[in-house]
Amino acid sequence: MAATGRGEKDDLFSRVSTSRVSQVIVDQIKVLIRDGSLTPGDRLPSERDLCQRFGVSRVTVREALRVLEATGLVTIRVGAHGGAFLTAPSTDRVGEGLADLLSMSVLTAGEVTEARKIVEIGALPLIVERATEDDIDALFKLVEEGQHAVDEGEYTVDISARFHIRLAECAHNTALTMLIQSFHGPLLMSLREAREQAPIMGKRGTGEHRELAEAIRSRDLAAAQRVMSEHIARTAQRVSHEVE
Amino acid sequence: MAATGRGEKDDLFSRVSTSRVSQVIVDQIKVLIRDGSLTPGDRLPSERDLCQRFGVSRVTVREALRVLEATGLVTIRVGAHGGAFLTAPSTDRVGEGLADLLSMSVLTAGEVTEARKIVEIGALPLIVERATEDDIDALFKLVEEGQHAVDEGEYTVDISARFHIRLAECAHNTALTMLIQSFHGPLLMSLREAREQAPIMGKRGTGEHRELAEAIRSRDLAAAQRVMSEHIARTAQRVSHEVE
DNA sequence: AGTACCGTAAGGTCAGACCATTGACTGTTA
DNA sequence: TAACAGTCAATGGTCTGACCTTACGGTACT
Repeated sequence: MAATGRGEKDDLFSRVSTSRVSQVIVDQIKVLIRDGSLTPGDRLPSERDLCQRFGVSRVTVREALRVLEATGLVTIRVGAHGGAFLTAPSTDRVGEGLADLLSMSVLTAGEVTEARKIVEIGALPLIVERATEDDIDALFKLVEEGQHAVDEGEYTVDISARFHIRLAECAHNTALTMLIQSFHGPLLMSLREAREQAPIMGKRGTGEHRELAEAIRSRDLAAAQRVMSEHIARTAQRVSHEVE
Repeated sequence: MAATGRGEKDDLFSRVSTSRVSQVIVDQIKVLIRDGSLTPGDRLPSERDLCQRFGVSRVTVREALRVLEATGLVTIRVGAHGGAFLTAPSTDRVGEGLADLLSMSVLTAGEVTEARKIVEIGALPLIVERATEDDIDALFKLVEEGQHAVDEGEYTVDISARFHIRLAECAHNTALTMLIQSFHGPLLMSLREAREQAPIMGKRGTGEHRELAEAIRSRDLAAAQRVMSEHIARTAQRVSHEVE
């Protein structure tokens, strides 16, 4: 619950957790999720049912559900047999949250790119070490797709993002995949930059993608790091141009 | 009616974006934030006021506000002259959201630690380069606190987390701070491991923290990386013990 | 001057009603 | 029998209007 991070020992004469019944409900449900009583795919009781269990009105329950939904913990379906379903882990919401913060200029695009550079380069040792044959095949397949798109003049950021995400998966570490995925998710999309990313970009980018894939295949960490470094540095440069 | 803000030319066989008036309101307000019509510190009109402007009931407006609040875009104060205020810099919410997703997903503690290692070590070059005198003072202050806590037998993970987060801030990159913050936030807390972390741990950990701070002060990147590497590796080992 | 009180604006909650959506059941028809 | 259509019930989405709680600010009393 929210109290987790509280840190203080302000127990006696407890101040907290007055106000906001809906928040208490949110916290209770979060606990159920954390300790495994509820797992992805499960369905919460209906709103009217929850009202009775918690002894509150439907409005309150609904507000709690809205919060859980905004947090990305549940999705809500209407109709018979609808309800609130625990969502499987999805990084999209987090990405959206990042995009929101970014738009409030808490984050600059340059900062994000810098962070991205650290994570994506830092992941390379694991990738080089753990990439399987299937992984490498998949990478080259994406490179081919990218190449084709470039030839057709249809290269989009989406293609590049798919490559980077697939590359991240080669590290076989879900946490890393999630991180990199949120970097490439709605975030970059919502940033003005790279709106249709000139074909030249795509051409050069695809070339670097290919070099990366080859470096992975030959387990050449140094080469991979060098290419990735340049690759992202170029993005950084572009970003710093377009954002003010 | 709700259709006011629809925006699309969804006339023929329109599919999307029916349902959920509150979501439309959320989106509208987000737009206002994005394009700078609303800036941090501003106050939204009162709920009853928004009802009239949007032509919806208060329930709907409140749900929209709940979502915005959960997203971390506004904070809500009660009482006279209360209301919804655009929040300024609050990376906490996003971090919390990240932690939520992480904690309920298939992530193992080991994976998270591995990712943490990459990010925290990767950030060191920036930290060594950019840390100011104030930063370094703050680090040593935290080390002292930790030392004191160890002496009193009161060392907690919280103290360690504070050091790591402050260290992250030395990179002067908000995105990085956010990432590392979410690693050390409610996530590790809610993960079983390190529940009360034996004093021995604290002692050794504090020592390493001091070494880190000293390495930063003398701008010795290699040393910092070595210490951090060991520091986190030890955590990794402990984690892999305690989680099945 | 300081304190205590009260009014008011705002969010928080409640109760009950109605609409919209959707899947399942049932009955009719070819 | 199989396919279609109509009905029904469960469930989320919204509305109305009322009341409570909180907290700031002003006023009156000491």
